[in-house]
Amino acid sequence: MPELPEVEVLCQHLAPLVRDRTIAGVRVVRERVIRPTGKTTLSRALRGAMITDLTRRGKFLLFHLRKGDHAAVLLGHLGMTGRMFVQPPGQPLPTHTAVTLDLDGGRFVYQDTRGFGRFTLELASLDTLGPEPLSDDFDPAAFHRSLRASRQAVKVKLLDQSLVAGVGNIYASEALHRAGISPRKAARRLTRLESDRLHTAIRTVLDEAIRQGSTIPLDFAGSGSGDGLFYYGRRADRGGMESHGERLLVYDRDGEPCAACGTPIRKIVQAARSTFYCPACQRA
DNA sequence: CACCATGTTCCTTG
DNA sequence: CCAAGGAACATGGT
Repeated sequence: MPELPEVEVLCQHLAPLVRDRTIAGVRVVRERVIRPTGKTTLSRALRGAMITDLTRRGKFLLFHLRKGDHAAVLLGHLGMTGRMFVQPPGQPLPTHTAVTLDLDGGRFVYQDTRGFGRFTLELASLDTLGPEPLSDDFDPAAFHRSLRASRQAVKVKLLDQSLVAGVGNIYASEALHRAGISPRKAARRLTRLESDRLHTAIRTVLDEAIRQGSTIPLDFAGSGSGDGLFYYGRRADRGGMESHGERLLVYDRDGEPCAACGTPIRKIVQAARSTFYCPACQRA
């Protein structure tokens, strides 16, 4: 569930549910997700604290806490399979529950099947984060300079969170397709014009995904038949809801015709991750 | 059984 | 210092 748009939609959904709530109890079921913070440290810091706000930075969620005159931040990251939601009272804990917080008004659950996510007081990972793509901090000139300084393929470079925060494997392919740039092109060989197109494309694909996510009723808890929050417009077109069209134009569409030109979408592997692109629209 | 998966980090090799 | 490749983390889907 985890690239910037999904985290943003989750953040907007969750914020009013947790804001101004006091944490009465903390349960750590899966200790590795809170690393390097320990159970005792986490419990002591959280119990009795109030969640004053919930914000997002890249793919991270920031739980802003206050206990008396003490302020703190708890960092959440969903990894590959993390989910967060507030349960109605009396519900059983889902399998792979990693951490729960007893709030006045419901139980907050962080569930993570594979356990690659984080729920920790360690904030070091924020230090190396690049600019927020949807903010003014995402500067076209600086973006181009960073690309020029890299010998990596542009698709691989886009996954570098210090270049720009929040782009993951899916939206990297989508942005390059929208910009008409080959994923194999060396980052340093992008012209300023291409760099600007990519800059705009990143914003557009992320913004559209957030828009989609915000208008579609999502099953955050994953209860019943729903899949919870995930990538819009593909695997989502199944079961109950539909009609929100083909949001993803290349990702996971190996062999299918490109929506723009009809050429079959190709799948390659770069840095051990799948990349999807249209060999005609995105020439080397 | 084999291979794939939205992420990050560490290690080795060049 | 940089880049590439692989492995690790752990679990489930196809």
